[in-house]
Amino acid sequence: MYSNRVDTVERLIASTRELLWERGYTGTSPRAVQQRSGVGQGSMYHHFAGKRELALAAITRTAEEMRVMAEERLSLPGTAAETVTRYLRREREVLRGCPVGRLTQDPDVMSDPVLRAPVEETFRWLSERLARVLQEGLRRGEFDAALDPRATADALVAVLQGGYVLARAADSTAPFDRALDGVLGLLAARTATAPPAGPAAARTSTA
Amino acid sequence: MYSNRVDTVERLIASTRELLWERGYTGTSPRAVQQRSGVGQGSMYHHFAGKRELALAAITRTAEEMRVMAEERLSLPGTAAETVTRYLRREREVLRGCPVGRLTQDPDVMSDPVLRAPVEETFRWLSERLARVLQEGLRRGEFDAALDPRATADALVAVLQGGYVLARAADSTAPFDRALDGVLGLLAARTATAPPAGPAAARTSTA
DNA sequence: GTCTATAACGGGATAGAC
DNA sequence: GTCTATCCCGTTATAGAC
Repeated sequence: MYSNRVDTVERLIASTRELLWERGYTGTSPRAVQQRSGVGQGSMYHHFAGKRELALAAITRTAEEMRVMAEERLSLPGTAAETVTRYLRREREVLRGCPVGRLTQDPDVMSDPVLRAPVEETFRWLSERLARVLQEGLRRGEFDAALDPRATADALVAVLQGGYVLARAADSTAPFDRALDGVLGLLAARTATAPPAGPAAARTSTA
Repeated sequence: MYSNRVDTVERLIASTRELLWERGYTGTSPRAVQQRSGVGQGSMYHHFAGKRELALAAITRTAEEMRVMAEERLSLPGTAAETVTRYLRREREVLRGCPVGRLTQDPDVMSDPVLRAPVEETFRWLSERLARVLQEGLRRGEFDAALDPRATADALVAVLQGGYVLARAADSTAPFDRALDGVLGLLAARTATAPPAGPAAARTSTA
């Protein structure tokens, strides 16, 4: 049956994605993929030329899913600050880290233009997408006009990726959550709707 | 001679540190360490029980150095914003990533309490150290009183770690630099000495 | 399509000679 | 202290039978 073939291929891809996420490219062996998927050796090599092709399918799929999930949150109505907050605070398996960002640490992935491409594209897309959200907010007067949408977008993506690192180092989601609180707190101080009651504002009003 | 023994051990540690940085724990073999260091097999196993002990020495050394380098920047005089900026913008080999943060992605390191400890401690120390710098700034009235030192400190560390990820994904230091510009821009808007000329301030002054 | 056999090679170490 | 030999196992396939 045709569906059996699809199932086999899908199981291989799913297992490879998991292993790539957990152990990276170097730490993932074809044998481990076979065992986790329950697909035999001959079958695996029938459907995929080898480890590289398997990884390519897995990485491509993971990158696609990531973009879909991000776009779902980023295209909802709301102010830019709300949209950005909704995206950053979405459900995440923090201690597992980011399945795309993880690949960044794999020299064998990054040195291969084909394997690398989906990783590069994912972050480029996300950075630009967030910058557009901020740019729109800026246009609607939601932020202090001095805010740099591109730099701020990159800072937000970086906090996310770095938050995973801190969480894994501490074996706790706490630093991840605090890091998000941190940037979002800083961002809130630049929104027009929630002016900070700081020394700057105080001095200005009493001038 | 005694110095020969020290040299051999030092060369092994140095090579292991490089390989751990480039390829991670899983991707680093004792054989590769021997080749890079020019130390023979028997010699290596005479000085270190195995891969794990070698890695422990390397990781410990890297963590120590990292703290020393951070403290050098963080203990210099200046406002909190200046100090934080000095630390974030110090010379870095951005595309190589962070040698400590990298280990966070290695399941064999993170699942071993002994190997993991230096990683955990380094980030805990850095986070607390930066929080203290911000706290001091706050006490001196350099920031809007609503700023959360701990959350902001974690956000700063996260931007650094995430900046490396973005840089490696893009194979360019540009996103790293932009991410730093981004957070520092946000932070600057909360300093008392450089009030933002945004809508919030404008509305307050014309009220 | 899937299975088993085989193979060249590297990983990670131990043993004992020198 | 350092060297070479040896070992067992996993990696990453390929070959050919079924």
